[in-house]
Amino acid sequence: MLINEKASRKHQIESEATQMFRSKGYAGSSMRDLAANLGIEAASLYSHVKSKEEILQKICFRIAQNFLEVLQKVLADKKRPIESLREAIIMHCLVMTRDVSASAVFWNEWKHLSGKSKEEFIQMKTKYEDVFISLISEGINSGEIRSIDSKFAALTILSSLNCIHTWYKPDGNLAPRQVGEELAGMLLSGIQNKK
Amino acid sequence: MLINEKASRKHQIESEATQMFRSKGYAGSSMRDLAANLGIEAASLYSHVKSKEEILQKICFRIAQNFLEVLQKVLADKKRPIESLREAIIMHCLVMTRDVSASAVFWNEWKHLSGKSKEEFIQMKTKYEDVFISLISEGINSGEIRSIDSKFAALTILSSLNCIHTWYKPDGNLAPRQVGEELAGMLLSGIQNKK
DNA sequence: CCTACCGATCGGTAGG
DNA sequence: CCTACCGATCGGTAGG
Repeated sequence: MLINEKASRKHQIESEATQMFRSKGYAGSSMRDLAANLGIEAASLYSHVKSKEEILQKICFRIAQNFLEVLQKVLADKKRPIESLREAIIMHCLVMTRDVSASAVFWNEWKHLSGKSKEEFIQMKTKYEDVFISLISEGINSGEIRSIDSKFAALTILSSLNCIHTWYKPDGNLAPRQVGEELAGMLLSGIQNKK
Repeated sequence: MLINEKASRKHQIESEATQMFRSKGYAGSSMRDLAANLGIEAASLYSHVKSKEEILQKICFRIAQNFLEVLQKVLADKKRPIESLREAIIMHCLVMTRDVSASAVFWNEWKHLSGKSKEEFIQMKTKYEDVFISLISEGINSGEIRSIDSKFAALTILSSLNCIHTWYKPDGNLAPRQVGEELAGMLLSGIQNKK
């Protein structure tokens, strides 16, 4: 099937680009190198993708969508704030560990987006962060979380999570779910009210 | 004084490059843009610096030196492991907040170093991380810290610290020392043994 | 998916 | 610190 072959080639391009953007950065990666790694000429890439930036967009928005989707599911459960927060942290880890390279690109290279893409991306990012801030604020109001600057706490937690890619090894001795639970335990006991 | 003027110009170049590398990345910043921001021609930069990479080296190694120096002072105090760890976290925050842009470059752009510089940089980085790992291991042995994967814990803590630049505002409502103490409190209560 | 090619821009040098 | 310039490389297009 021609359509499937094209789709698969497009997928290969995005996948190879993800590895390159991660290790050399978006600006440090050239379309020629990308093509060479796939065994084709640079010009041939443009029958599958419109531009270099389009590839970056696909990667960034796919991961952003993943994060927002699982977060909506967590919120739908309507548990107590600190339990929602725990679930949200674990799910965040699962999304990241499922595709470490794409997550690294998502986190480090989105600044190279331009125009409306960049605006839209920042909106999604802000929306995601705001949920964490709100959950912490709710937890403070209900007494589960100690009095703390909720924005400060939320961004610190998200920083820890988003840097997983710098040390996580898929073949390490910690399974993804374990990583999430360990991190949730560690980060939440730091803001929880002592009983 | 001619020498001072030259030194000051060199300092200006490094300072402006730091801002650019932070916002657009090393590979995304050109020597022409850098020169334009300083009001001179690109070729003129080369009477002050040997190459683009030399500028990056200066930034990365200066910050790395800062981190290692304050860490040595903390270790010289020979407190109990968890107290050394607390001091180390606070000092790390002070170094970062003293120069947020350079710290961001240090953390995000060192991968663009090459050859011996890169090797040497990684050695310093590893040495620094190893001290944190050792402190946690000691804390576990002395019973102050709960049983945990010390490498996992150390790298999580350092990730949180190194991402300060993504949210820290020098004119915000948290003073540098406060940031450090809040973070130390939050991160350490997550690994401390319950009394 | 290729060859052939475009204009723009890159890091850096020579010589003053 | 400048003018003038180098070879290399960039993202991307035309046409097949």
